[in-house]
Amino acid sequence: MARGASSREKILEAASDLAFRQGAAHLSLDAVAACAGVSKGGLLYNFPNKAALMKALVEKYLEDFRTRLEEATEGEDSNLPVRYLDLAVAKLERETPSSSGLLAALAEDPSLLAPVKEFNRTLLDRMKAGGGDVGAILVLFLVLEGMRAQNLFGTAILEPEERRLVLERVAEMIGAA
Amino acid sequence: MARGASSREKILEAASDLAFRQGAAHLSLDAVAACAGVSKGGLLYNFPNKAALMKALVEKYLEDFRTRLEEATEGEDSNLPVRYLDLAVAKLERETPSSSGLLAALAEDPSLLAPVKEFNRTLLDRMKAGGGDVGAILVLFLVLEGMRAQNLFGTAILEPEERRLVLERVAEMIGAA
DNA sequence: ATTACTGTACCGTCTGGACGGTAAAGTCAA
DNA sequence: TTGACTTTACCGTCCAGACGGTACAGTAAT
Repeated sequence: MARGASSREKILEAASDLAFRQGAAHLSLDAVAACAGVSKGGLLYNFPNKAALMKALVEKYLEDFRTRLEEATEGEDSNLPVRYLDLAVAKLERETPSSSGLLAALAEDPSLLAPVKEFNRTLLDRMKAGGGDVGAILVLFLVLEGMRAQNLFGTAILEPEERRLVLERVAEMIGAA
Repeated sequence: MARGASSREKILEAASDLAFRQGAAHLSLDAVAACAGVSKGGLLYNFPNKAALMKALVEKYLEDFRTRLEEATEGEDSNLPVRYLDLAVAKLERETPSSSGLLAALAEDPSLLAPVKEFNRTLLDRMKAGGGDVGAILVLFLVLEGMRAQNLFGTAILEPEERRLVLERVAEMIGAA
């Protein structure tokens, strides 16, 4: 039982890692199994096929985010934008190989990202419902999305001081301290 | 000669198209050739291997952008941020299957996006050199990057009115009319 | 004659996935 | 508590098909 859970984790992690390093198109089950220290049979026991693996990658990403967001807000949606900003920045900070699982999923089948779309829409609606400056909320959302994308693409170009500046500016816009 | 040029175009277009529709991981040379109405031999005549095709996809994307940006600015860098905003929005407007070639390249080999990184950095520096509000320029850049990413990922969620609102806001920040 | 292909045949490798096996842990009646 | 059985969590092998790439003969326009 304990072994099962950790195998799944290791496989998921290995998949994200490999996707980022060698390009999502070359992500093979063999490679994932080897990297995770599991046999191919073991991999396919945990995930019946490649699509299932990719789906799990997306779900894990979303689950992580959702959980931490729920923790940060503790049921209350007050100041959601600020919480979201903090969370997203923190996630960006610790080098994100986790989110490159999304890349693998996208490469495998674009429709696998549908849950991400839904999650984002819901989040945006919750933030808008908070009653703040809608324009600022949209800017916040897109700036963060832009940063995430650059990380994912490996085309991040902002210097630390630029990053600080833009995040400060956005925080200001949504009315954080 | 005329045939050569149009074949290349058709192939590039077909590759982008297929990458977006069936997932970049399943982009095969056979499929691209078929979709472009070219034989596989013909494809390999134009692009000696898959990596070359992907590289050309990236180059074409950048070339397009560069050309149009140069046209819009006519050598002058004054008001570059505004030009960039207009251009990026226009590019977003006409449904972008072209940029999903980037996706295929990324999936094939992440390092193929290095030229994109360089292009972005240069562009950002040029905009900063214009002397405007640096924070606003960074926000502009990232918001646009965010929108592009959402389009690429198929996770675009903004309603037209939200899009208008956020673009207006950004335009205001960089001091456009 | 050259250019820009087409079409076909083929090769070696990789890949997803099916399959049969198995060691260990858990369940349960006697 | 022991033996019989089931379930869980894998391992290792195998294979059909897909893939990237090569080779080469042919063709139609310039």
